[in-house]
Amino acid sequence: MTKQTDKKKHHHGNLREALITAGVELLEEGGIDALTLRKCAQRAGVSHAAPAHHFDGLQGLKLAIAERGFQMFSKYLRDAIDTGPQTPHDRMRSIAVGYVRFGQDHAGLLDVIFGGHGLAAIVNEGGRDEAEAYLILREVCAPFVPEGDNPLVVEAQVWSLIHGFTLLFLAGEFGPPDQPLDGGPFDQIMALLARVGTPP
Amino acid sequence: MTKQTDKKKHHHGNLREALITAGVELLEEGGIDALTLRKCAQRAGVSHAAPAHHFDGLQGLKLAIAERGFQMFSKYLRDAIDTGPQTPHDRMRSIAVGYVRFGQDHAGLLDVIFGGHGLAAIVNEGGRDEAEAYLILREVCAPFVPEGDNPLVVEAQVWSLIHGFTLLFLAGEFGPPDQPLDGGPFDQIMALLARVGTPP
DNA sequence: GGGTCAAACTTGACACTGTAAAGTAAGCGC
DNA sequence: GCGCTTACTTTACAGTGTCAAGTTTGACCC
Repeated sequence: MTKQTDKKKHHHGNLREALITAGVELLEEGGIDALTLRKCAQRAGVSHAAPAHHFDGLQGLKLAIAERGFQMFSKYLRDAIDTGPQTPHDRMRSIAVGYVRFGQDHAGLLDVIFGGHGLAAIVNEGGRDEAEAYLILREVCAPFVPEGDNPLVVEAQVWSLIHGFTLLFLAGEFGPPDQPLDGGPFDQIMALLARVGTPP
Repeated sequence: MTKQTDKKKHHHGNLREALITAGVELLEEGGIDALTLRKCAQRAGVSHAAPAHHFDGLQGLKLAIAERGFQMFSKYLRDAIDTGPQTPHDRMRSIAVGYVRFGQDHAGLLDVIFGGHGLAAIVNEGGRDEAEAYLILREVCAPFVPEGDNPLVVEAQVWSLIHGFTLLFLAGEFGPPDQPLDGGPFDQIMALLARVGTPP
């Protein structure tokens, strides 16, 4: 049994976390293409082959980064909700704002989390942090679930709408991605979001 | 003025199209990571540096592949709409079916089209084929646009919802991505889609 | 304390990638 | 025939992920 309270390891001292942090930094600075095993290693001050002892190759590192990313993502959602007014409708709007804001602030992380082969693999492996984000969604959706209905229905509707809007918005499909949310296409999405789970 | 009707070029005979086709094939066989300039060149029977004379590097090739992908995408949408019943609501459902089907059949292409740095660049450059897909969307949305309203509102709602659902569905967030659409979460999305553009 | 051993890390190598520069060949106008 | 632009090849180089060995380090046990 190791005695130290913090997880200092043999040589470097929790290299694993340092590599993830380096990866997040690279991601923010240069996007998904700048994320490289060797550059992470260099930034953490170790040799290029050191990461192999902590992750299963580049994909393993991306998985770990996605885990960290989900934590940040959950924090964005939670903060947005806690900061705004507490009407069910306002909380719904807040989670959407948090979703888009996270994408604006951390586009590279969003790519790792939701892009390509990322998501499915994460869900099946270390889906704890993603589950937390989903719990926030569930919590916000709950007031809109009709009595006796499966909450999954509203959740799928809300998630799909917000997710799709965020990606298209960030891709510039609805105008410049750095435009303010209020008064833009975001409001139109919220209008539809307000009709979620209501009887026809 | 060149005399040949088909665009046979000097040596290879329209290498450009051959490279794009090779790229699409690689994409279907091995996903986005299998798409490589050198492998495309090899498959087209030319040296690895030949593609540089037709595309601006790998990104240029991806752009051209995305253009081809948008043509296939539009065909999927159009076919789905033409095949099904012609009620406005049915046409709306059909375009969503075509969207998801395209993703199921050509996941790699969807990555190139909508993933990463793809979309924004395409829109700003050779957005002709993407415009065609958007025109189909517009056409299907038209009956749902309230008198005097800006059609962009409904279009943004519909596109966001379908796009988000497709990506999440293909990522396995709503169960196995090869499950039949009828009777699954897809129906729940369609339920919300039916409330598009209606007054509150 | 000293020995044992496994984990953490380094070194070196390999195949593969994109890209640039220089060389070669092929088609076209004249 | 002669130039000359275009299409393509050859060669080279800096990075990349990954594997197979070495080397160091720390922990544990007697």
